[in-house]
Amino acid sequence: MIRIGDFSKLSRISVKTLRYYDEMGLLKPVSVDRFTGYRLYEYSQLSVLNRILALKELGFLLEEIGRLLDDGLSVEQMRGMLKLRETEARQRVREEAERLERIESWLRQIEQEKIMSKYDVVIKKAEAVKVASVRDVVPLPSEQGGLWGELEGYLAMNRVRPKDACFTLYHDDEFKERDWDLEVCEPIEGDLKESTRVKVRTLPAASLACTLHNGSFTTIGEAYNALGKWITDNGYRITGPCREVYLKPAKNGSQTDPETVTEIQFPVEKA
Amino acid sequence: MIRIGDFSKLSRISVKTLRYYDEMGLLKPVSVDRFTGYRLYEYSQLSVLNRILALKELGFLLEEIGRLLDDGLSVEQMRGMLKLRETEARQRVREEAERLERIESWLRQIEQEKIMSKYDVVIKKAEAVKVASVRDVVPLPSEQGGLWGELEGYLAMNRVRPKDACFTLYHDDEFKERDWDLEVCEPIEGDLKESTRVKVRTLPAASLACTLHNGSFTTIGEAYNALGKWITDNGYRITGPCREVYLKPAKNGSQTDPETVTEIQFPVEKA
DNA sequence: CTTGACTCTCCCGTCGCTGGAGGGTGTATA
DNA sequence: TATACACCCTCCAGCGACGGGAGAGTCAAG
Repeated sequence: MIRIGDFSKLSRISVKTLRYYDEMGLLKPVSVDRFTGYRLYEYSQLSVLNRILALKELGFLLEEIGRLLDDGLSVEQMRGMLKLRETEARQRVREEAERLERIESWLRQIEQEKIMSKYDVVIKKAEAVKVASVRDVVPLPSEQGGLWGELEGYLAMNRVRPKDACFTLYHDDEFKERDWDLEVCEPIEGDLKESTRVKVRTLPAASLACTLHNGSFTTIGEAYNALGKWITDNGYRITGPCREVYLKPAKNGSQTDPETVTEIQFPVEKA
Repeated sequence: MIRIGDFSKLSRISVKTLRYYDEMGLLKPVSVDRFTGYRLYEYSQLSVLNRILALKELGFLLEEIGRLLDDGLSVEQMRGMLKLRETEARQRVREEAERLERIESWLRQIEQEKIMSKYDVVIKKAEAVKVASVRDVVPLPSEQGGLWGELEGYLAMNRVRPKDACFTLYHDDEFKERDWDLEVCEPIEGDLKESTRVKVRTLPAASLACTLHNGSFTTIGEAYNALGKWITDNGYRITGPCREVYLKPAKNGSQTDPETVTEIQFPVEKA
């Protein structure tokens, strides 16, 4: 029988931690002095502690370890739990590797351009959205006003109020001089019947690489460039049409309103 | 100017989080209604929030992000901070990969042997230790009693009291039938002059792969086997002589005392 | 009898939030 | 105009695995 300080020295685990494990029911001292409250351990408990530490390194929570130690666990159960930990560990390795990749990308960016980019890119998980939309080919993006007119008119007529920021989907894979295939969208809830021009569809859930552009549309190309660079630089792949979300729409459809805020989103997945 | 709920929808960041960022001084709303306490944001603050999120993904603490946003930070300073994050991220990738390796090793172990090993292996960082020791070649490990006699006698004579568990260093690289080169050690503090037989030296700090053996020395080979297997299986390399630490020494040097607890430690590094 | 090492319990802080209680505010509808 | 109901506020607690420190009791040696 040894006191907590000696047990701590032998196991190289702090007294604080040992008391905490006692409290959690993970490793109770074999006896506690009734009068002084002193904890008394057996040498053989060092093995139990070692098992606790080993399980902890595998990523188990202390609470799980407590249950593992109590239940006489079968090899099969143990295998199952380990399999679970395995997937989790793989996940975390991926996450940390991605973080590292992002840091290196930032470093490369400031090395090359000697200035911090205006455009910060963030990955966001988006749920599926149901939208009403009008799709058509127009000479230039700046000429999508007519499509918006059609869509808004139809929605107003059907007493459907949009519930979120509206956006345009760009369906062309490559840059075009003229004739852009685009689709103006308003997120909606509830039901809405389609017309020949206005369709209702649901965009699938996706991971989106996002960046924000402030001000006039004349310079929005820079945002696209920065975002495109980021996507390849961080090892992602574009998996669908780009969304241009009008967080703060321009006043009366102006192309140069300096107050507009637009978010550009590309659906992506890890390459 | 928009209220927190709309700002939350546009940014896809929860209201709770926005309030927390306000409290932390990370992202203060441009104005707060004097009477209702309602927070009012500007659309342009979405960009600030995006920068916060981007920095968070690089692994910065919120407090650091706050300082980064306040200070007009130079590109050089930013480069320095990123370099720091980079090393940290590399470290964490390594750690998670090691965890994964350990899990897979456990899985292999239970697949092969259909039973959970008695021997749990843990890596512990050990500081340098100053020891008094006697080194010699003896026919068999069980015959090291004489060396202990010499060492203890000398220590008692010099009024030096050992401060930690004593141990034996095994200097042979390979298994030997006879004639083992070993060194019995007692950790000491303070000064002690050497004799022809008793030396004083300091073992360097190291990472140790450790496992515990309970009971008789006749079966301690199993512990060595399990530990050796673990070390190669987890991608470590042995970097020094093995230590056999007598956490609970046998009564009167018995080789079969079932109460003894012995820790086997190999200095290792990642291969 | 003191000194100093050891032990106890209890409470607070970590980090980045989330959840809930309890109460005020703003607007659309009946 | 009354009333829903959504929205907003502040304050407090909790997570996980401890570490730090206060304040008080315990134990062995000199």
